[in-house]
Amino acid sequence: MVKSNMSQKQEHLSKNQKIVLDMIEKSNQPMKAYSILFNVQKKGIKAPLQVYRALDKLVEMGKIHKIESRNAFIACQNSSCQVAKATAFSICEMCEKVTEISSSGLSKYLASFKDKDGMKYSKYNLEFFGLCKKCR
Amino acid sequence: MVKSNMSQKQEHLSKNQKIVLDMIEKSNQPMKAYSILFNVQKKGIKAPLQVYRALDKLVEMGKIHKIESRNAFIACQNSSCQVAKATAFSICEMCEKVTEISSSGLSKYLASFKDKDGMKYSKYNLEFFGLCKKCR
DNA sequence: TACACAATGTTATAATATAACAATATTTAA
DNA sequence: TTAAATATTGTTATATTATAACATTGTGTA
Ligand SMILES: [Zn+2]
Ligand SMILES: [Zn+2]
Ligand SMILES: [Zn+2]
Ligand SMILES: [Zn+2]
Repeated sequence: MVKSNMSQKQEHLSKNQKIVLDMIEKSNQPMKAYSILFNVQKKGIKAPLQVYRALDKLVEMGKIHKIESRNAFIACQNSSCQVAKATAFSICEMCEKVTEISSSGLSKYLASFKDKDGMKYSKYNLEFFGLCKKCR
Repeated sequence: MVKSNMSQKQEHLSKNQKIVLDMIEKSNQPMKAYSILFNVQKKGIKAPLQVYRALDKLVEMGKIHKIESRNAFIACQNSSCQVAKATAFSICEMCEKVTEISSSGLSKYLASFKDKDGMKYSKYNLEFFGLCKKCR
């Protein structure tokens, strides 16, 4: 098997994982699972479960993130996100554009935030809602 | 119609809205829509749509919040939440206990946070994940 | 009363996600 | 190398979450 021409980013991805990730990366915006399914059927993926299994692994790896309020998946826009554990997004309520926020100030604040029991959390998901530049 | 013995909190709630809110408040933990439905059938609610319509209104009013990562609904634990626009929760990944976070420091930080375009957001949802006191 | 509007009731269906089981491929280690 | 362990795939069926569409009833107000 030839490995040399595979990009480093996808080195440990299986066939279906690559197909699904490629599709999501091409879209630049969040994609829903069944929309992914529809769009990769020409590549041989036939069933929802094949998509969902790939999505699960890609989320685990931090290659994609789930936008929980939209039930949709977006490629990680932040090359430093090795693990899907601490994510922040802005979501335009008009056009649904989603942008991953990469702010060390924000991530430091949230990682050091203590609740009233003194508990800290290294894992979180934050979704901001508003209007994007274009829609304002 | 007697209004005097209704709590102020539920003054403008319709019949189904009251039934659904009472159920969620009794549970103290997030409830899923179909679990609510099952539990309120003795009160005359028969169809999913009756539950979802009540949930929509209650979320709008800020009486309950949706825990997006769990597709579940929890009563507002923070009497000051008049509108469902800026919420934060901690979620135990072991026992699924959810607590609404009410920290003026956190809410001030998030409300004043500016993304790289200088955009501020008054509406957000933050979900922290970890282990609760009991599960640690 | 008459009108507008909110809420309800009901059936059907859409959209999202997982269970269960069999087969194949890949990695690990004796 | 070979066998076991692990990961991935394929497939069908089904579970779970949520909304569409339409008719009816209740409520507030002019
Ligand atoms: Zn990321
Ligand atoms: Zn926009
Ligand atoms: Zn609240
Ligand atoms: Zn716990």
